[in-house]
Amino acid sequence: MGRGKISIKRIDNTTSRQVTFSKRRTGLLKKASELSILCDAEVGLVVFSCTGRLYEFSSTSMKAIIGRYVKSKEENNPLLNPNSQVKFWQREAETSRQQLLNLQKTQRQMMGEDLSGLTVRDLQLIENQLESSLDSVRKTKGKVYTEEIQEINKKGQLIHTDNIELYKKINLACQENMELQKNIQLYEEHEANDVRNVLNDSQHPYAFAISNKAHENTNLELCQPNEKPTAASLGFQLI
Amino acid sequence: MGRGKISIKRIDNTTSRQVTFSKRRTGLLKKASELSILCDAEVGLVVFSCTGRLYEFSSTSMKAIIGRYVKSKEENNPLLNPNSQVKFWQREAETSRQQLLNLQKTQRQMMGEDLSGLTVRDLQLIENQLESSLDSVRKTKGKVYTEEIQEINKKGQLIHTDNIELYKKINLACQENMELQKNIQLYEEHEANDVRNVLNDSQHPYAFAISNKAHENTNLELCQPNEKPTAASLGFQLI
DNA sequence: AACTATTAATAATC
DNA sequence: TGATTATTAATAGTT
Repeated sequence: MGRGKISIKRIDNTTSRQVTFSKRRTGLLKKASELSILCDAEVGLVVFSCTGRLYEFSSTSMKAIIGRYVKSKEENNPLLNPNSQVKFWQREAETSRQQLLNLQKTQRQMMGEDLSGLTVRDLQLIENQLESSLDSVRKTKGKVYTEEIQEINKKGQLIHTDNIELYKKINLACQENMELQKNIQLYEEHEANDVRNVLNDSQHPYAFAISNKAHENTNLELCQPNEKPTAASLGFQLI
Repeated sequence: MGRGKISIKRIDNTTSRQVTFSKRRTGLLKKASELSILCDAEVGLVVFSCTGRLYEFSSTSMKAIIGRYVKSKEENNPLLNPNSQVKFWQREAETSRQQLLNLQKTQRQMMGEDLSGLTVRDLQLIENQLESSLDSVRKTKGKVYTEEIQEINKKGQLIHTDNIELYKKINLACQENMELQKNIQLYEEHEANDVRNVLNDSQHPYAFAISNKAHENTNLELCQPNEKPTAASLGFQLI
């Protein structure tokens, strides 16, 4: 319907495209309007130009048409409706908020605040609850303490066993040392005799030094672990 | 563009209208599509027939187009957007819910429940809070008691005062009665003399009866209120 | 639903 | 942009 036939594809020339857009847009809006009038139809038309400008036609209010459209669509899927979603979350928020307010009030009363306006009976109930809570908390605390102390005792026991093992090993090492030393002394005596006999009274300072060091080792003060360690001995105490 | 020109107004003939609707609707959808392709525009078209059937064209997703349309429109009025409302209430609900959950946990702990996993330090803090709460509740209870007792004492005082007033009135009434009785006796004596003199020894039972009744009234046992009533005497006791 | 005479829309041009 | 016009596309009325 022009000077020549055109194929329906994107017009490359920008100016030409804009001109065509202007003309055809007008035509489309006009035809939309005509359809709605001639055939008593509800028509909604929205056009965004590639530059982002909005053109629209609606036989009745666009809001109503979109509403009708959304409703018509969601007859299949009711949970996609933003309005029912709004209502859902609104209710959700309100319920939560109410619960929160109630709980906050109770909480404040449990904290010993905001007690005005309560009857002696109400206060008695709160007092009973607090006493029961206190009892429970103290019992739990005691239990946790006991557990912690047991844990510490267990560790202490392990350390104790380790200590005993270590002590035994050190003792063994000492005995070995003493044996060695005895051998060295024997050796020294032989050596001394040999030297006196062979080299005529010269000294061996190294042999003497080794002997001294071996003696020092046997004199290490070992802390012999006699009893199991207790929590109290480790600095813990039930308060 | 037909065999004859038509004026743009509702077509009365139903069949004709439906036929025209079908033809023009097709044309409109085609033109909408062409516009979107030729001019790279975003087009959304919704048509409801007068029988309620929905026909639509959208160059991209209709949801997106409606979204863009709504957004474009609400740049004036952002609070009318259902989606942002959804988000708002959603956040509102979630915040509230989170607060609720936190508070519920604290609350349970304050109730002495759900204490597992807490350290001795945590438990000590809860214990301290509970002790402080208990103190506060007990103090308040004591205060409310005192107030209630004072209120009762005040009422008792008023009753006491009333009783005194009543006692005084009754006392006065008694005295008046006694006076009256005295007068009646005097009158009887006169009368007796008169009757003996005039009617020759006839009796007057009514005068005697009145005299008896007056006597009974003065013998009413009055409970004289001697002391102020106390809360304890009224059956209240501090427990 | 197909046909077609006619009008309406519009592409190219100015 | 806007007007003009040649041409095509749409469609009203008919079959």
